[in-house]
Amino acid sequence: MIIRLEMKSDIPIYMQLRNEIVLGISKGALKAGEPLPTVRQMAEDIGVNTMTVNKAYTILKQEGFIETDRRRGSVVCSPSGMQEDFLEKTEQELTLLIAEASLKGMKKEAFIQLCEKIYDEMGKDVKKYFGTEE
Amino acid sequence: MIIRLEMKSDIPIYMQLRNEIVLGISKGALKAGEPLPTVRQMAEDIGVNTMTVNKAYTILKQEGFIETDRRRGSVVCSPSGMQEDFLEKTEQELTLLIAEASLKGMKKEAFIQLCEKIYDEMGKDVKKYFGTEE
DNA sequence: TTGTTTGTATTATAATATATAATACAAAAT
DNA sequence: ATTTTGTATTATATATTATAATACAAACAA
Repeated sequence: MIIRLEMKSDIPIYMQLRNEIVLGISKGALKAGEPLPTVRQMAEDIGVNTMTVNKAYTILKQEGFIETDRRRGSVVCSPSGMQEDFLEKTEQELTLLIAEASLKGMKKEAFIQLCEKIYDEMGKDVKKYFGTEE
Repeated sequence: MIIRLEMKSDIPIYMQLRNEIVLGISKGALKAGEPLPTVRQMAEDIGVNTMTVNKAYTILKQEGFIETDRRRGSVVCSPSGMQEDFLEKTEQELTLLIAEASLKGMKKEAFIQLCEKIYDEMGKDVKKYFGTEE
């Protein structure tokens, strides 16, 4: 799986890594039950410290995207429903995003069309994660 | 205008303030041409340093949401189209948000319904900003 | 058993980001 | 002249981020 990191970004590396893995799962690069690279391997691959990787993995675990299997390392979690606090966070971030977009003149229809495009491109891959397809 | 700040948040104060002002404009609490509180007044109101407020104002200026009028201080900008880099940023953040939501089982229809709800609640207020209404 | 690999914890260090404090300045108003 | 505006400067303190070098227990493989 390819991890793109922007060292000059104002987003911390551990958060960029966390985001890339979430996107990786959604793109089907990582399926449920599949192991992630070990913290040491990942650290070596992307050229950062092991604790930086561990921080990303810890967040992903806390969010329910991965879990640690002592035998196999870190593996992608089976799908689970959305927790209340996660929904709240999503709604809050979406509200800010829509505020920005609408102030810049983006109409509701255009925004929804963009959402649909993103959802559709993701669709077939997310199905792999859920085991609905293939 | 009411500014809600969470001192324990991992989001820096200046960014929270920037977000609150964007939301404030979208809610119609601030209309185009209307002046914001001065950096000193705002700093006193919310109990932070003037430079922290200045940092938020600087970002908003850079994003084209406000502009500085030497006579009247900082005023809300007239609407302007979306720049390419801003659209890219929006699309990227939206992609991450949709990835998270879809992995948590949120279907496209539910997500779009949420977008519509947020847009509709914002709608009448954003019109004030654009001068389409009232 | 003996090694190895796993995530995790610890300790120390450095660099950067964030926030405050106390001033100061130029520009434009009254 | 004086005030008010955003902005700049300097110094300081704290928090966050990232690295380095180890160490540990748990679970595996030999």
